[in-house]
Amino acid sequence: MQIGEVAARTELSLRTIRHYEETGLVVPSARSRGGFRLYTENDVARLMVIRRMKPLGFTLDQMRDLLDATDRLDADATLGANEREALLERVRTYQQEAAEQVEKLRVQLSRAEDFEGTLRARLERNAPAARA
Amino acid sequence: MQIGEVAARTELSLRTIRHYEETGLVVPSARSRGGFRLYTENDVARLMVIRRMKPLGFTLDQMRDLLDATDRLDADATLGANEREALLERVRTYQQEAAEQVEKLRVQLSRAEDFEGTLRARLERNAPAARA
DNA sequence: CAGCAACTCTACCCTAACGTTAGAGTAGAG
DNA sequence: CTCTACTCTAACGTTAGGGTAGAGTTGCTG
Repeated sequence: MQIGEVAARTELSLRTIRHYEETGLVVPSARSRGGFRLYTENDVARLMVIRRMKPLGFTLDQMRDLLDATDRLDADATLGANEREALLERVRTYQQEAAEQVEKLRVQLSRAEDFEGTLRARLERNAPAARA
Repeated sequence: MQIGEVAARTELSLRTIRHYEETGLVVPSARSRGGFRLYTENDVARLMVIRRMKPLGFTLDQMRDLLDATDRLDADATLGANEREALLERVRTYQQEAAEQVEKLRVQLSRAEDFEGTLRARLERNAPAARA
């Protein structure tokens, strides 16, 4: 399918999808004779995975690296044991970083809640009818 | 106090603090004869407020705008009633945006937790004997 | 077939919020 | 005065795209 439909289905912008190709994150499986990008269901699935990863704050490079590792683990058949272990180690590293990111998000959320509460308190204190 | 101590206390980088001056967000109250930035406790407090605002995803311009509004509300004495109401309205708008952003952060956190769990599950499933 | 609307292409410049040097000056203890 | 730690300005780099221009492509319709 063409890029427009992909954008609609993934809720990503055309620019974003093209950018993901520029950085090698999701390269369309084919091009039309005229040069239009053509995506498969598989490509779309990959974009969806990326969309779910975005909140974790990984860079595009890191996502590419991680996707590459899991892809190769899934195409497991011909992998040597130590190659497999190396890939798993990479995934482990990302898993740990993800856990750290989750912690950061928790801190951020509590700071944000705190700030929102402060603002609300100020508004209540300064409310037109209830000036103390 | 000098910028280094401010950085230590706020956990912001020197560059960030200088950047906040460049954009007029927090201008140091004084400079030494030699040109070093000198910050007061008040300046530090302002930086702390900003740090809490950061997760809310406001731009520096918006933060400056909001801080400006609350500052003027705090120096309340000479404010006309409609000017005061206009300022409060501005704060109200930001408070609503903050509340929305808090919601988004909650969603992001739960997605992040979810993804981290998925990665962990994969590792456990693929673990040779390395699982402790 | 030509015409047309809708879609897509590449190329390039722009942005926010800093990071990262480089090279030079300042503070203040000894 | 010297030394070390700290700080200064200036300016280019980065990330993840946004926006625009000008040109080409697709597929339908008459």
